Amino acid sequence: MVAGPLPARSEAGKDRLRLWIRLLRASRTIEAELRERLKKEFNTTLPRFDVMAALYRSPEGMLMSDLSRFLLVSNGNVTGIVDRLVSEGLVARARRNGDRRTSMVRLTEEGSKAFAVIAAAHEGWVGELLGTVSEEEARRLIGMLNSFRSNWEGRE
Amino acid sequence: MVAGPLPARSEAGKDRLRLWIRLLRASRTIEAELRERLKKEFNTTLPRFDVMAALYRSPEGMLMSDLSRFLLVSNGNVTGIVDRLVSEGLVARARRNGDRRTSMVRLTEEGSKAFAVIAAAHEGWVGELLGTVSEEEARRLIGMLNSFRSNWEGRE
DNA sequence: GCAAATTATTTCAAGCTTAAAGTTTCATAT
DNA sequence: ATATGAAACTTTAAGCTTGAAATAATTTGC
Repeated sequence: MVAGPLPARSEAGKDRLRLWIRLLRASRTIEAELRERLKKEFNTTLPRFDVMAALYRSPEGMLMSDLSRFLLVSNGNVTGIVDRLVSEGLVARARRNGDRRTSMVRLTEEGSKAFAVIAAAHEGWVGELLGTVSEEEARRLIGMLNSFRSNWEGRE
Repeated sequence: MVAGPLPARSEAGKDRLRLWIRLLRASRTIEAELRERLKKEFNTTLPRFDVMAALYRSPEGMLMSDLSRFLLVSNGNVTGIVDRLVSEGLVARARRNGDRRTSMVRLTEEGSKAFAVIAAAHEGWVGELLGTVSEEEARRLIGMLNSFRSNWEGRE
């Protein structure tokens, strides 16, 4: 590792730090608002919503480890959230014939119906909360964040 | 409220939803990495770091409510984090002469020194993690996120 | 002056989160 | 067949988080 021109590196570093702080504040602001509305309107939480959203996209079900990987949270975490969703009748665990360590987690009929309603409201809220972002800006930001992601993946 | 052209609104809504999902995933990915490094390298946490960063910028100290507002978290939350920082000797509460409901929270000498070290590492990490974002992109993103923020503020 | 409303903070219960340790099941190599 | 190790998941302990209720101090309106 050879040291680059230090002042330049530091300037770029400061810009990236500023970017990170803005990014974090924007997502926390939006997240807080969504969390509050999910609670008030549907008496549910963002983590529950996230799990249901993942399952909604996979009618055949997902393994706990799939959920954990997809949602970027620890596996122990998913256990608790799914437990609660199961006890509310929105999600079901189905033991598998082959590998008895695993179980397929999927939305129940009730869970699927409930999610469809919440998701529609959620999409409206996000549209409203990001309303100040023009469509063109939105697409450009998506492009940047996508390229960030693809550059990031395959690390560690 | 007059309904706009529905398909167009829906398209914009989908783009904004996609943007929100990308934004959330990007910040969660970075956040997870920073959390892990703070733990491994300095045996601390992101919330503690955030509180210390806020206090570092205000040597005269901050009220609990200032911290809570600035960090976008509930006031009950800040109480616990500050309690732990106090018990670690990094932060001190100073009762005020005038208003006895409040206390000025500030970094101790030790806390200030500790923070300076951690912050330097943190800035380096962020520079590394966002290394794939060019300086120009970084500045453009900052601009967009700033305009989002200023449009957002003064709501509720 | 004093009751009522407001403000600053803490406490509490429930839930989310992680990392680490534990359990059960499966796969592989003797 | 049987140990050894890996994989999938759960449990646990500690800490973070929220919203609501409680406490205490200040300010406001009569």
